[in-house]
Amino acid sequence: MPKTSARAYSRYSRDAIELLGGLIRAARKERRQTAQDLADRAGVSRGLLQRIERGDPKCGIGTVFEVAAIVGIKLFEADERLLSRHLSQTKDKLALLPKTVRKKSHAMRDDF
Amino acid sequence: MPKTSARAYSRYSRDAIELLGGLIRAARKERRQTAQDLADRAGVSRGLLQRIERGDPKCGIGTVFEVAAIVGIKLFEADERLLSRHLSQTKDKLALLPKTVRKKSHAMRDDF
DNA sequence: ATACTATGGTCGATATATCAATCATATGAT
DNA sequence: ATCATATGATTGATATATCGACCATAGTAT
Repeated sequence: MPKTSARAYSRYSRDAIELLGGLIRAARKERRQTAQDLADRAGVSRGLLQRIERGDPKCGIGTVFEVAAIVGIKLFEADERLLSRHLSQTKDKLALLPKTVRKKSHAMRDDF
Repeated sequence: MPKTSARAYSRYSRDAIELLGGLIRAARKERRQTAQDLADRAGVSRGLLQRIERGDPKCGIGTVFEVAAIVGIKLFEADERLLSRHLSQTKDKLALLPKTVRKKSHAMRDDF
């Protein structure tokens, strides 16, 4: 073992991810859907789905969102059209903000 | 190059992730915070932060949530206490559902 | 105009996620 | 009680994410 680093996560992030995983598992079971079946639909291995449902932070956000969407858990908006609109609005807003930012931001409160 | 697979993501997932990234970038700039600074706080490299803000699906969900939380974007709940409660509720609910599920779930509509 | 710096991209190296296969156990149906 | 299978966990192999350093460009302040 050449090196061991082990990223750290805030309490909030861990809880949020674990919650999302739990919601996925609950939704899957309510649908009476097999882990293998859901994994196949999402195009991931059953082992990875297990980690996602357990709330492992080291999973691709793409795979997690994909699985979540399949069992009906949509973040942000329930309607995709709304999402698309929100998306372009964000882009517009971003276009207004300064291209680059000038401020080293010393000692800000993160408060979470 | 021994093999090239390239995961596929649904339109919804891609949009949702891209939106989240955009929100992060907007929030960071509103705070007049440097990409380097935010990356340092989150304990990730500046390059990774760039990919997160661009909405790259292949980023650890842990790192994404961490960055998002730092700039004030909390999913699910604004209050951590609520989140914790929701978390335990989900666990309880899960305890009620059958441990294993019986149903191969043939040809369900994913509709998203 | 000049200097400074934030950003975007690339590259090689390394850590790690993900897969496929497998085994053991527990659960649900008969 | 028996059988079939869903789940949890592990392992070795491979693909890929992530890092650190770097270069180029563009934005900002002076």
